[in-house]
Order: sequence, then structure tokens, then C-alpha cells
Amino acid sequence: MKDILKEMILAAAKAANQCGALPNADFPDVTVELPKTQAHGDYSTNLAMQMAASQKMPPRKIADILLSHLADENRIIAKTEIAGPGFINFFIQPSAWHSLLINILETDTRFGGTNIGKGRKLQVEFVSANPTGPLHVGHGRGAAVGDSVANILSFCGYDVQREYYVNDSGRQIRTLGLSVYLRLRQLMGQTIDFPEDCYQGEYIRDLAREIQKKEGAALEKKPEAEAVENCARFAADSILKGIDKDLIDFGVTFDRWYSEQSLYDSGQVDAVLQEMESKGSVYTKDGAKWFRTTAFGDEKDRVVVRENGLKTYFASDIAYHQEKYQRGFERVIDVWGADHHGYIKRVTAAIEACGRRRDQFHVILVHLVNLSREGVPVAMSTRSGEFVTLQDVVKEVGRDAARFIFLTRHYESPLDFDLELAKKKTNDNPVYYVQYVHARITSIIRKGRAENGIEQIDWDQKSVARLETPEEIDLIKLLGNYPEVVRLSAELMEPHRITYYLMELAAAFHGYYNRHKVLSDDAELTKGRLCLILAVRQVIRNGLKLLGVSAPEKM
RNA sequence: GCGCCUGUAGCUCAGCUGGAUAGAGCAACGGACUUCUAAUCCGUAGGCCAGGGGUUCGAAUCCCUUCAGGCGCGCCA
Repeated sequence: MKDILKEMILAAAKAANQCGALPNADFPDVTVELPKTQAHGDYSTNLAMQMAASQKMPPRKIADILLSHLADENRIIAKTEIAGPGFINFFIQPSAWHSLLINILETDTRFGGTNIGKGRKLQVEFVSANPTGPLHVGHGRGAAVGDSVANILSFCGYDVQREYYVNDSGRQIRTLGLSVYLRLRQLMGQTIDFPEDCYQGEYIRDLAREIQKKEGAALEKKPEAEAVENCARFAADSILKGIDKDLIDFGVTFDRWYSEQSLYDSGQVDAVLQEMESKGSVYTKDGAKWFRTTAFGDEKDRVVVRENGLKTYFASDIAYHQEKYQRGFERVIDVWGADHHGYIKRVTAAIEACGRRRDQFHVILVHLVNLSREGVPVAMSTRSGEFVTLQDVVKEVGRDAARFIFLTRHYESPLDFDLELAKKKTNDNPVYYVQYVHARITSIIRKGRAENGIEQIDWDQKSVARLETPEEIDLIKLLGNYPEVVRLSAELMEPHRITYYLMELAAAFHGYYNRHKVLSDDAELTKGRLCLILAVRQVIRNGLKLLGVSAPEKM
């Protein structure tokens, strides 16, 4: 509806310019918005005010000229007015809303999607937690955000690939191996001081028991370095399998798991470093090799090869990101924890050094989750191993509640997650509020079938035209906003916009439900109202799908 | 010290990338089930948009600055 108006207004401006009423042919972008109050119409535009300077005319005069050149061929506008400093307000014909409703029903599962992606290839890399321990709640938020962003972009016409980068190389993996190895020796009766910088969690002991069962005796005979290496591989593999399972239970799957080690094995890390050295982006100082990230806006240059010859994590990250573009992605999106924000500049630098544009890379920084139970904070410490895993949370509150709550905030806002609140089946907990709409509507349709003998709801102008109460028109109008919400959440990569929209739509529906009865003796009106709630259900379903939350038939 | 993020109702948060009189939920108070699911609805009350400057027809939104909180500033990942 908004887009139709936009085009009409632009056409009016052009027509006015052609007949000389408006001297300047340079028009600003037409913006149409939804006024806060009903008194200002269904839609309004500020175009006249924006053109005042370039046309050298008072805004209200311009508004008047625009209106006189407006051609409303499909008769969708009931009334227009010029208000305030120069706003043009539009009041829409009820019949136009009815056509919109039919359009929604026809578009069905595709309603809301705008093809802004045009098939362009894009990658979302998310979670990418180190395989040194189980996923915790913070990873859950990253998973929910990343998965939903991927859903939304894909729905809007992008060719999206979901990837998990596995840090299966480097010191932490050795530490993991050592941790398991030392626990193993303890199991074998040796007294060993377990170092503080090793992983403390109980799961390390579990892993030690497993590897003891499998190859305990053989491991004992091996030299320590080799045994630690074996433990590391075993532990990382096992933990990674657990992570995969946790994510599947959370409804998140990846197209590809990308191994950091494979970048070393294939020589890509060395190759990219050499290439950059020859271009002068990498230089040697104090026995180490540095990448000149300052040339791309970083505060200081960063080490890629240490004095001891070992490459830093950053070195493989350069190779990894370069490789992403070589795979044909036009744009790469990384979802990171907010504690990694200091890393953005250097990775951006690496990407620019590899000849890509800055805007081909985007980082979504997901802020931390404060877990609590009835307002009392639950302690979270990775080192001590005292943390609540994602698995625990999903088990306790359910997948839908967890995912929905993770998406009730802008990702850059810290999130308070209360376990007891997440379980509540009241208005405190918005998940059920939205899902309830879906169940309720399904129930009405079920009843309509059973008692009114309505087998199939097929829509037509005549029955839909019976929708005339303000609540009904408002509902349709709200449904009509959905595509813009989806488009914005795709452009800004902000899933929470959909969450909030669904809550608003749910509220509007519940209000309508309490005020008007859908099923009645009036067959035509019943049919019209069934069409309306069918459309509401469809939008709820489409929206929940983008969030990765189920739409239950019964509750 | 430097960088990034946050600051909006008592609490938790939206605010459509500058629009008209600032929006929800919770908590508080008062109402609505013989009804298509009360996991719901209706009403009342609640504000110096952290403070101060600027930019313009117009600012919660953009710029500068101060204050408060979070996170980060390794040849760790």
C-alpha cells in the first residue's frame, strides 16, 4: 500500500514539473509513513516540506500542487488533506484494504518477502564456539540471532549459506588435550596438581573416562606429547559432536562446518601471508611478522607470526576470510560475542588488504546474556566450569521460549534471561502470547468446519467487503505493514523487529477476538471474518518461522 | 588513558534509519468467562527520552561535550 502511494506521489510530482507548476525536476526520495494518530490519516508524506528549499516555495503550496496532479486510477484514496507545516495525509478507501487482504491470502507463505537479495550469494557465520566445552547461554543467543538473520535474508531473496568456523587448532586445543590427559593420569591413580589454566569443568573428567575406556592402555605407552595430542583430537571431536547435537535440539543447522586446521593443512595460511608480504602489507620486526593493519584504520599493527615461529589466530583468520570471498560470497556476515569487538578493525583491514570492499563485511555483535532465576543471578564462569549450558536451558524452558526470548531485544542490548519467567505461561512471557493467537485461530477454523459446515474458506470480494468495523480495518492495515517490517529487519539484520511486530499483531488480534465473534448466523460475514483471521494466522506463522519458533495448532 | 556499546515510565524494553500530542509488557489499582481456548480482553495511573550545547521548518533519533554503567585494549583464542 505504501509503495503504491509512493509511486502515485512521485508521478504527481513529475506531472506537476512537466506542466511547469514545479520548477525544479530534482525530487528527494518520497517517504511515506504511518502517522501515530488516526486523525492524521492512514498514511502521510512530508515530501512538500522536503521540497520547499529546492522549489523555493512554501510547503503548503507545494502540497497543494502535488495533490492537484495526483492520479488515483484505482480509487484507493478516500480523502486527502494538507495539515500542519505541510504534511499530506491520505485516507484509504475500505475497498482498497479488502483487496489487500485478498492479496495476503493469495501470497500465502510467501507474504512478507521482498526480493531485495536478487539471488546474491551471502554467508552468515555464527556460533563458531571453540570446541573446548559445551555451548552456554551466550552461544544460544548468538545461535538464535544468526539463524534468524539467515532465515530473514534467505526469505528476502538472498542465497544464504550458514557456516560454523571450528577453531580446531592452536593453543586452546593443546590446553584441552592437556586437561584431559592430566585427568586421565589422575584416573590412573597418579597424584597430579591440576593447573589453574586448564579447563576445570566436570565434562573434562567425563572425556578422560571415555578415552580411558577406549584406548587407555595404548595411550599410557605413548610419549606425553603424542598422548596429549591424541587426547586433544578425541576431546575436540567429542565436544564438537555434542555442540552439533545441542544446536540441532535448538533448531539450528549449518550448511558447512569449516575447520581452521584445514587452512593450515592446505597451505592457505602460508600462501596468504606470503602474498601480503610481497605486497608490503606484512613486514618483519623484532623477529615477528606484522600485518600493517594501521594502513586500514586500525590503532596498531598486529602480529601474524610470533617470534617463536607460531602463527597467531589472526593469521588463519585472514586466510579464512579471504577464502570466503573466493567461494563467491558477495557479502560476509560474522556473528560474534560483544567481547570480540576489538577484533573488527583488524579483520576489516585484512579484508580490504585482500582487495574487497569494507561494506562486503559486516559484524553483528551479540551482547551478553545475564541469566537469573526469579531475579537472582545465576553465576556463570567458564574457567571454573560452573555454567548453565544451552542444553540445560532448552530442556528447562523449551526451545520456542528460549529462541523467542533471545530475539526480544536488539542484539546490541544486554539481555536478562530469567529461567522462571521463561517458563511462565502468562502475559509476562511473550512467546505464548503470540503462539496463542495461532492456536486460537486454528481452533476457530476447526469449529467453523465442524459446526458451520465450512469445509474450505475461499475468499471473494463480496464476503471480504463485509469487514467494516474499525478493528477489522486496523487489523488488515497492520497485516499490510508486515512486508516492510521484514524488509527492514533484512536490511538492518535485526530480527527483533519481527518479534515486536508479532507481539503487536497478537495484541491486535486478541483485542479483536474479545470484541467480535467470527462465527455467526450471517454466512457472508462469517466467511469474511474467517478470511481475516486466516490471514492473521498466516502472517503469525510466516513471522514465527523466520524466528525459528513453532506455530502450534493447539495449546 | 584509548576504543566500541548502552542510558527512554518504579522494572524490562520498543521507537519504522529526522516528523505532528512519547509507545508496549510487567508491577499497582478497577472491571470482563453460561461465549469461537481467560495462556485472553477493557479501563485508570505513571515521562526534564542521563545532563548540557549545537545542526533546521522540526531532534529520543544526527554532531560535539560531560556524567554513569558494560565490554575490550597480548607475539591468547
